[in-house]
Amino acid sequence: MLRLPPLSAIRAFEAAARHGNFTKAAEELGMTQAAVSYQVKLLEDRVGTPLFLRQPRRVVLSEAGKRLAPAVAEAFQRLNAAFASLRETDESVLSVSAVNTFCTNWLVPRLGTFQMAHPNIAVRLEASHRVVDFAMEEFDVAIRSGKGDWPGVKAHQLFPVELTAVASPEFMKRAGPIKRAEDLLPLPLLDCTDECWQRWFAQAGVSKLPRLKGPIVQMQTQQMIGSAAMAGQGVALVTPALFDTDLAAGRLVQILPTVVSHYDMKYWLVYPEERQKSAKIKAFRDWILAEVARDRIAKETAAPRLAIM
Amino acid sequence: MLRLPPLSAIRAFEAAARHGNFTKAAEELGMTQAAVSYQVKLLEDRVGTPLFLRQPRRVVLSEAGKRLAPAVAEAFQRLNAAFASLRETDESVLSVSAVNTFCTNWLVPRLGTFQMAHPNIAVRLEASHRVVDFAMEEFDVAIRSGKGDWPGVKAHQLFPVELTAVASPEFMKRAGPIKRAEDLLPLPLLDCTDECWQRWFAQAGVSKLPRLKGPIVQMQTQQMIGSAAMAGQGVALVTPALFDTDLAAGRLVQILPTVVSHYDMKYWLVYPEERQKSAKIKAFRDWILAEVARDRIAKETAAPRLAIM
DNA sequence: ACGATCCATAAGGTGGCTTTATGCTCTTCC
DNA sequence: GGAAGAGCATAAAGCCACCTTATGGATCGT
Repeated sequence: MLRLPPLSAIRAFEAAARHGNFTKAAEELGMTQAAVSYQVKLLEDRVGTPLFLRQPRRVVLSEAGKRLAPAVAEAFQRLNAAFASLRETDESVLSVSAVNTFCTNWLVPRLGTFQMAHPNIAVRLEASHRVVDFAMEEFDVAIRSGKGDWPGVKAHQLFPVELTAVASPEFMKRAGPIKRAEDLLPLPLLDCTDECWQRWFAQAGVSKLPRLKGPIVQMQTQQMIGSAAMAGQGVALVTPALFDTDLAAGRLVQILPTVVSHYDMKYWLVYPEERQKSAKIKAFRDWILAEVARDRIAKETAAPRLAIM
Repeated sequence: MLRLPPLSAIRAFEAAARHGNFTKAAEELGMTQAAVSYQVKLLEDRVGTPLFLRQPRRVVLSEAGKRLAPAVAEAFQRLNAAFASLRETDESVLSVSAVNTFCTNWLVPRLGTFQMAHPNIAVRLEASHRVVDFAMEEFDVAIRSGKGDWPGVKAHQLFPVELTAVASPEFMKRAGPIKRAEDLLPLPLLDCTDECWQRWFAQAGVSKLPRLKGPIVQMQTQQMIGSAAMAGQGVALVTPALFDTDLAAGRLVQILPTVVSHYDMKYWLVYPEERQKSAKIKAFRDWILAEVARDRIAKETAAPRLAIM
């Protein structure tokens, strides 16, 4: 393939041809008239034929220039259109990756208000338990839990990953009155394979470790654990923020006020640093941070609904 | 109009998208893989969205990239086509400006051999008495007379502007025998307003100035003067090289061997310096110089046909 | 005649682009 | 399972292409 002349020269020619005036072209391109003159001459040298006739106080396209100009203009229009359309459609769909529980229990119920505020942004939501790499997969933003120290991404803290014991009201009735943390020890503790329960009991002032009950289904997500609790299968340790609707609706009750934070982990909204200026990302960020703030205020004003009291 | 991203970045993206491989793209563009990587990232920053997904050992277009690539490729093809076609049609027609006499009497009769040698080059010939400015008018080459010291143009000397006295055979018969230059003095000297005749007579050893005959038609071109001479209206001072066919055919005869050069003027083939590499110009230059050389050899071998002898 | 307009050109500086060099990841091969 | 290879990212450094500034020339309008 024959090599194209320098593109900057072609661009200068295109603007100059359109205006029939080097000075105007220079203005449009944000450079000086001398630069346009230089570039046009460069192009003329490259193609080996004059593209403009230098007439007194004006330039007019030569025959060669007349042949070239429309095609070049068309090519640039094509580029312009392509990038404009990219910008457009690009801003019209927001791709979100979130951990399963957060997705189902927190995000989805609230997304309606985002859609109301930004009717022209479609949201593509993908629940995934793995940490997505923005360079490998196409996501605009993600909700991750962790310490917020990921390189290359901007991270906004949403709320801490804290855990508290919950169960269904029916289960509570069957279990009988529970006044202290110790009372939970004999009950079926869901998914007690990890040390969360131990940390929760420690926080509640119970030094004795809960017994690990025989074979227990190990559940990957809080989603599953919460479902099991709601089905009355036992006591679960979940993040209250993620089950606030269930708590509010009475499908789950918080058994004791004790809340333990899961190490120092928090939930974060993250997105690539270099995309901070993206309109849709800004919109989503502003919306989700406002939602989180609203939640926090609601929680602080309302007393926690405890099962015992 | 929204400004386009840097064109070099777009070009790098186009090549990378086509190859699906930065390294290959770099080869095609004659740069390093690092440069392509840099440019692609630059473009991604500009459009605000990744265009490639960096997968192990390869890159694949993102959704945005997939949308962008075809349009960009099309635009570049358009440019390529435009410049290719320009090159093509540009080399297919040669525009020549020549002084009237040279054009009619020398160039046109010989152009046939040029056409034979270069059947794919069309010649557009324009006779003009003014000196064309290549920057103002569209000519590829020109034949000028002068000293060859024009700035910005390459000039090849063709032959000197020399003048000798000619007349038609019929006129010679009527005028009676002419043995010396002085014998011409009483005869009608065509277009004797300028000093050429004086210089010719001086060269011929005649110090006496020719009388200026009353009102005389002032003719702009040797063409006209020659025609007048052929019509038997008098004695003309013309460049023999430009009337060689008339001389050979006997329509004109050279009266005396005396030839005077018109100052130091020569006929030149000229064209813009920056267009030396143009194929059609090279073709024409080579052809015309060969023709001139052929003429010179022919003249040197053949004795001049003089009227007196 | 004078100013205004527009382009060409020379000189000079700088920042964008490239190269070089290195590291990383994943694959392949032995 | 280790070593080599392929491919991209990134940092550092250098250079040249491009732009700007400044000036001149040509023409037009008043």
